[in-house]
Amino acid sequence: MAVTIQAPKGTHDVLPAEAVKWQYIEKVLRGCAADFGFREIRFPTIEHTELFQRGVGDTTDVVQKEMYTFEDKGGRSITLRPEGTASVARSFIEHGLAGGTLPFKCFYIAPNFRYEKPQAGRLREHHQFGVEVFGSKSPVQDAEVIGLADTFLSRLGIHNIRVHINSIGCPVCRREYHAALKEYLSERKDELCGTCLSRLEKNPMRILDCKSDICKAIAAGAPHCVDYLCDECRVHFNAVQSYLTAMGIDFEIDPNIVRGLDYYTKTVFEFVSENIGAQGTVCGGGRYDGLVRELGGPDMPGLGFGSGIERLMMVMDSLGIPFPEEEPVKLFIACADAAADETVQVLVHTLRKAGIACERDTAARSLKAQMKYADKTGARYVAVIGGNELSEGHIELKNMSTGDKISCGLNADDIAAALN
RNA sequence: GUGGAUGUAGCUCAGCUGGUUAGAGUAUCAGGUUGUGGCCCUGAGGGUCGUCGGUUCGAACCCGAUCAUCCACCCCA
Repeated sequence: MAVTIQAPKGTHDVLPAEAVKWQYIEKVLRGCAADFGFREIRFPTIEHTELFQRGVGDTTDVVQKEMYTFEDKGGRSITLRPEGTASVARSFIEHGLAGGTLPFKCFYIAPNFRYEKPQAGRLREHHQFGVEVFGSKSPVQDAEVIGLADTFLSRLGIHNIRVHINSIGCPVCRREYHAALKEYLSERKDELCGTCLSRLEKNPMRILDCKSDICKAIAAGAPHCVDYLCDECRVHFNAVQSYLTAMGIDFEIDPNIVRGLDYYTKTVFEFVSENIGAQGTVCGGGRYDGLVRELGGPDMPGLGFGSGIERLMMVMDSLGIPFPEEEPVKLFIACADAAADETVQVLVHTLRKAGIACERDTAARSLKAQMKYADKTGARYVAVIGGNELSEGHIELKNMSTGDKISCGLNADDIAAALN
């Protein structure tokens, strides 16, 4: 038992009973994306390591300590995708989509890999529904993307979610803000916790997100990025808020949202649930106007979000949101006599070719056991075929929920007709 | 990477202060009239008590190490 092989730490199997739920969620997500004019994009699971170093940012935790990186047999440094945005941006540039119809709007459902220490809502392989837009710098697009997130959550029945938004400005206004923030924090250097002390030089904005009580208190009095926005960023952020208000989306401005990926500019947002433990962010994203250029493409504004499907599932389960029932087989044909075996096999095969879902016993079990199996799998009808049916040339289709029986000829056409 | 909790049948768990062949419920399979499910009854299979080592006459129970899982920090979806 101890020598059996388990799934690697932080990964999970999705068994058939659970897979049905995944299919449902994916269907809702796809439908929602389509309604907003987003088309699916697929991209490789592996990328050149450099893509994430340049795209996500060399100093981020994700790149510094969480990537599954290895050298392939050709000596190239390859990385298992830790997030989707960089891949989409790469693909957008590589295929010259900037020369096509803009804005380019796409979505994906794909696994991401990060070498994390697992806990509730945090895995080493997790699946993300992501959405990206290139080619619009208008605040309407921000509102549309946030509106898309709001819509799919609502369609999934997830309503008690808090929407936090913030603006972290553009490189111009952020420089000013950083200076002000550093000045404020430097005066309180002695009180900061160890990790925050090291963040002071590298990325002072992260201190605003520290969980330590002392740092929280210090952060509470810190200058806010929103107060340092340049005119352009301020107008943009105000417009986003107006749109959201007009759309009836409840949000709160949270000056402490600091996303951990370097590419974000201007609008950033998080959808947070309080039902699933410490890792409550169910959807997070923002604008990244500099990313495409950073990756060697044209000047091209962009924005998007990622949403963890495992976390969505956790929220839905914690709220007791029901999932649609699995569609069972239409007919189970039981075999009561070895002499009928081949007839049963020909029948199920013919019916399946005609598009009728049906099953038979393949474990040589008793009639009673076959009935139990049909019952447990939820088969709508059961037909028993034995010596009597073979000689009389007709069978009975038993409705398993009512017990009623329909009589029909012992052939696929009659059965198909009777089942309609 | 740091900290805390937990590891007994497929699943949920019991196992009194260490004492002989480790239990229950559930699930699985088979029977309960010879060809008909859901309820009920009977029976069967299934565990080297995470692993290794130590203490002891004797350990699932005590000690140590290790591995795994879970939760929190960090970070993020």
